[in-house]
Amino acid sequence: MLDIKLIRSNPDFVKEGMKRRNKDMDAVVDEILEIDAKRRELSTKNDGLKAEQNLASKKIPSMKKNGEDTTALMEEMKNIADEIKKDDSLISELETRQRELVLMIPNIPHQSVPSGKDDSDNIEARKFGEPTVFAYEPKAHWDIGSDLNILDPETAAKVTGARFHFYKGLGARLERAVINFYMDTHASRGYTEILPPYIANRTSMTGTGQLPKFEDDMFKLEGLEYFLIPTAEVPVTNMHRDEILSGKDLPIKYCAYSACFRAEAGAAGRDGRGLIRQHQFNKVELVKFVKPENSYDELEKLTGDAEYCLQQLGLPYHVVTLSTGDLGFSSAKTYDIEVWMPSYNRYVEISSCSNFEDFQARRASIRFKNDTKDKPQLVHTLNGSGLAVGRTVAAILENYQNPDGSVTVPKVLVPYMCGIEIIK
RNA sequence: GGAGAGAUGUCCGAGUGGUUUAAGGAGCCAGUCUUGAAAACUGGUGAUAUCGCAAGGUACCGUGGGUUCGAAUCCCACUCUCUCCGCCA
Repeated sequence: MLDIKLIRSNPDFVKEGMKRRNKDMDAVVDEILEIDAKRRELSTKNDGLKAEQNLASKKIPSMKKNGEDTTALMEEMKNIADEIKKDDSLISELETRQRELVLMIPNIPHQSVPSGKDDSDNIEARKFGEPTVFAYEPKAHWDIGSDLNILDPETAAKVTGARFHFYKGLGARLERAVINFYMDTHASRGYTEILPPYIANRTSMTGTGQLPKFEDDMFKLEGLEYFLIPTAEVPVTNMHRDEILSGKDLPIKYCAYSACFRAEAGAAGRDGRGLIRQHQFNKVELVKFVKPENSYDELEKLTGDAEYCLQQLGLPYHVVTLSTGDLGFSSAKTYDIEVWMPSYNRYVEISSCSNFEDFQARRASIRFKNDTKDKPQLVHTLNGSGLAVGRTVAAILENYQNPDGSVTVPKVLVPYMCGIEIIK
């Protein structure tokens, strides 16, 4: 959510920011300004009436004590009370509408974000390793998975439906090994380990920006205002919702493993096979709460922390800076880390690291004070996958496959695989 | 799932329709005293949002409604916490 004061004082800057995202929101901004002016005028008037009412409430008891007649005053106050009630409901209507409109406006891209129309304008920031070269036609991970009998989407389709997987045997162990490797790595590098609830309420989902806009992409629990989380970002960021943190505790850094649930509405047919696009997948998420002046340094560090895991695994990847046309709704700047996927013959997103600046913090009211005497100010929030686990397993199976159909376990994972070095 | 109790400022806690502009205490800040500290004493101090150049106004006693000239207080609904019972990994 953008600051209403920014919209009020610098509407052109907001409009320009939206145009960089290829969105014309001039009409929305103008309507917000109009409603805001009306709302404030009405509110000032109504506050005056309330002041009058409060004064009368103080006078009436002493008048009664002195035996004076209060019926005239009470009659007058009744009218004022009616007017206050009318104004209050009008004001709250305006507030609701204003908030609705403000929530429609995405974050303003940071000036360092390249302008562009879509993902084709993303810019490669750096590259690690080279695409894996095979002397033979490499197999896709879903074929490897079925040949080794470690991935079983067919049974999952029977038990649940499309876009679910059973992992079996060493496949299940590999998934678990990756989770543990990621969590141990981040925990040993300064992140506090979190295991969050997988269900969040509507307020939390709104706080991090999944709602109201993306309700169709979420799984909602029947008859409840509860949602399956699409990412651990939701519960972990909301841990500090409506809190005022102490400046000396910042930056706060969490790493959280969770299963993630996405309805993938509108993705029919895309990435139909394998582990790339599932309704339920595992992910380790990194979340940071930082002071505004550090947030862009922290974004570089967070991206680096996610990259470190891929380096340890020896998987080729590159990092791209998302252009304004590909930037997520709440983000001011995002790096995507993409891992080399031989079956796709291209890099595939395995992490998305974003600085939301104060956009989420304002929605969720997450603030800090350096000193108890200071005015609280909004923190900046960041998060990034560290990393997507299912896609990691897919990348391992494909990049580490051998001509005989077996898969070599990356060295760092061998201890997590109880010493197993090859899956065959 | 059943029964009961509760939610008040940074914390504890009083308050069941109008001298409550939320008592009192703790904490915090300043001062007195002291070689210094503690203690004691004196004074100050809720947090936040919003409107205003300012003075100041308004809102906020779990949340949302309602009654009333006036609600922390009465009514309705909801959420959460605690205790006991039942069930359960």
